[in-house]
Amino acid sequence: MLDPKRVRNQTEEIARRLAVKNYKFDQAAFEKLEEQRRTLQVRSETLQSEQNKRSKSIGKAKAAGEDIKPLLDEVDNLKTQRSEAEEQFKVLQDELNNFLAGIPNVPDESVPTGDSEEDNVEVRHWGKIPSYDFEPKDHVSLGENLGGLDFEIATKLAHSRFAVMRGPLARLHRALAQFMMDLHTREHGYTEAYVPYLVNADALYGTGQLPKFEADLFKTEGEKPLYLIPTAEVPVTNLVSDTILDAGELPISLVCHTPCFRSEAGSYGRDTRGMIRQHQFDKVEMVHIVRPEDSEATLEALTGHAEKVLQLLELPYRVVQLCGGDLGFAAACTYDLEVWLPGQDKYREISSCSNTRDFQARRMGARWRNPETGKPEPVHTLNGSGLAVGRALIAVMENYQQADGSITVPEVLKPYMGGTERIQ
RNA sequence: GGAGAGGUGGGUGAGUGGCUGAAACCAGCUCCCUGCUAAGGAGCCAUACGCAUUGCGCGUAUCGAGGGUUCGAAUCCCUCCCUCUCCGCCA
Repeated sequence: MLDPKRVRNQTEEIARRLAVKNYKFDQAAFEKLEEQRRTLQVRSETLQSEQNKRSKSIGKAKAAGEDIKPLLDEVDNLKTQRSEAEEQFKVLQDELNNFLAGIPNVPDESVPTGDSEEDNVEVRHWGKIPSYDFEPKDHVSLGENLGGLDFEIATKLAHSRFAVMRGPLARLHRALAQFMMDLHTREHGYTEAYVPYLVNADALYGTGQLPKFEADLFKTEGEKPLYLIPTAEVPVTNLVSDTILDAGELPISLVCHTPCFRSEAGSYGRDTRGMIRQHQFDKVEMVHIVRPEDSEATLEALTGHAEKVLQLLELPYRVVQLCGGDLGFAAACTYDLEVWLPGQDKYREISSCSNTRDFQARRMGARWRNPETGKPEPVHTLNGSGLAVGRALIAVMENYQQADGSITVPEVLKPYMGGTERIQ
């Protein structure tokens, strides 16, 4: 949610920057709503104030033994007017709230313009794209060959876009997650978190998935529906919802390994082969709750932490800054990490690190008491994958494949693989 | 799942229809006093929104949530949510 005051006072500026995100801000509609709101609010509050005064005087008159009948009639009249004005005000406020809640976050000035992935800007790259003296296979072929990676059996159990892993590949998958968690907690100063995999609508509203993107989520049946988390960002960031934090509690840095569930509505036909795009995948997620002045530096650090995973795994990657059109609803600035996949002969997203600034904080009521002002102010929240575990598995398989179809185990994963050096 | 108790400000905890946005205490902040320490004194100390804005400000809402009764509700009624205790069940 954008700061309503800011939208009011810097309407032009907001509209201009939202345009970078290909969002057309309806300035006229907003100004009209805002003016109506003001009129109705003042009217309804004034009437309420009058009524309160009368009611108080009734108490006094009664105590003094006076006739209160005329006062009662007066109040009765006020009441009718008031409830009418209140009704209108409520309707309008809902309208205005929905309007504001539907506006995406304003992109940073540094965000390049553009419509799609094509317009993202490479910031840096790391590692050397490998060359092979054989035709590199993709992870599906490698998995087929090795056994232990099965999509058909998963379809039997659930649906398409699921996978079953068994044996050393399943272990490699687990090893990756463990390695990442250990790295972030031991070397990068994160606190490990364990959270619910089902969350309520409020939490999803807080991080920005609702109300606009319900179609991307899996929802449970029943009177009080819950949603499967699309990312740990949702429960972990919401840990500070409706909270006023002391300055001394910041920054908060959490890392959490969870499965993630996405309906992938609207992605029919995309990445249908293999594990790239699944309804269920594991991810290690890093979340930061910081003072506003620290968020820019934190985004750089956070991105660096995700990069470190790839570096230690010795996987070539590049960092791109997302253009306006590719930026998520809640993000003001996002770096994607794209790992090199020999099987596809291209870079594919494996991590996304975003600064949402005060956007999520405002929606979820996450604040800190700023010692300089003494007032509660929204914190800044950031999140980034470190990394998507399923995609990391793919990357390891494809980059560590040998001519015979076997896969050597990356050095840093060996301790997690019980001495296994090679999967064959 | 069964039975009971309870949800009030950062914390403890008063408050059964009007003068209570809320006593008191603790924590915190400011000032005074005191040569250290300890103690003492005065004051401040919820949040959101709106209006006004040179400044003090003024108004509305909020005592788990929603609805109702009433001129008036933290206080009465209804529904829901949550927490705690005991029993049952269970990883």
